[in-house]
Amino acid sequence: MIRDARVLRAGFIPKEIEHRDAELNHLSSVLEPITNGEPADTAIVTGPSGAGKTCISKFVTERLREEVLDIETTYVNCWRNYTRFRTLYQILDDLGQTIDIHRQSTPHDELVDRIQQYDGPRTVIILDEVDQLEDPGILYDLHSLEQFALVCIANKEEELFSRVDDRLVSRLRSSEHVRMDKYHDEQLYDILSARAKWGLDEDVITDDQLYRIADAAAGDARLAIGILRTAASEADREDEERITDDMLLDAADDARAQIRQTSLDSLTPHQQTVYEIVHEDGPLGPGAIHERYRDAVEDPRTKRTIRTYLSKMVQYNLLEANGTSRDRQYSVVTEPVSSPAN
DNA sequence: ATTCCACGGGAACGCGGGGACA
DNA sequence: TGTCCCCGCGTTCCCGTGGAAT
Repeated sequence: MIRDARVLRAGFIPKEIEHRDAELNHLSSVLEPITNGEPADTAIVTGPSGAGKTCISKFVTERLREEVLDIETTYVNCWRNYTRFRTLYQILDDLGQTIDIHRQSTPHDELVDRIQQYDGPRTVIILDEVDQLEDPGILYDLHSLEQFALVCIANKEEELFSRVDDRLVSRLRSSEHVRMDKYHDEQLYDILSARAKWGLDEDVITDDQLYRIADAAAGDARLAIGILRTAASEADREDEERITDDMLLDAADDARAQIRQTSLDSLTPHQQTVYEIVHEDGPLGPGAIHERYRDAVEDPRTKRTIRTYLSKMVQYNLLEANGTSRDRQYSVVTEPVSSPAN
């Protein structure tokens, strides 16, 4: 049934990328100078979730590494490493420079110094979910270093620019900007069909079913592949030779739920309680949410902290906020599912 | 016009964990 | 080993801002 589970996994980078030639070439050409040992411009990659931003960034850097010996690449998910310290630490870790760095007792900006003094090969730094950084100032630090080429991935350009200061905006605006759109249904079909070909035995799934997955995923390749994966593993578990239409229906919901669950798992118990309250009783204003929350847990956090939770969950796309200040109401996000990448 | 209250940025605090030094 | 100190990070406190209600 399943021939190669790897190709169905989230984060798998295929040998061939479908329907992204223009974007691939664009990004390649921005990074090209470093193959000659010259500094490259910063690249900004934007687009909705599941459009292939992370995929092409990793693909391009992998290909560079195949072509040229003296290039390193590092990938940082800024959603998971959202503090200045963690992002810098992650980069240094990838460069193998963390041996004697410890979480404590390292002077404040030892990490930046360390990165500045790095004299290894030129390095491409991919900063994924860069709009989730708590302190975008590190972009400034990294941007100015010739040793490194930055690839900044974000959902929306405006959300990135609105949070950095003017000096940096003007420098980033002149960076190369690779814009990516949602996939069309036919393109998603091609992607799914390639994955099915490598990942599954023959005749496990029909073309018609692939089209329906593409339709359900609404342009989101990560979701589409998730649905295919979920359906395939369900068929595998049930010892079926083929994926049935029923499995497909369930898989669409399950795949959405899975993506949401990964976001929920990263919340603290207190934050999850707040989410539950909004999920069950929303839409609600912050005051009402805090009241219910206070009754639901021992040792409740303050209102201010709950507001921080709420805005964090809005950023994660778990909740949405409607209205301004006084009449603001929070409710759970229903459609479409979109969440930070893994 | 005044009052009320949510918002959100910034400073400060305290906890946990780990190094340095005796 | 014990003490002191430093750091990251979650949380709280404080406060200026602005929109809605009175």
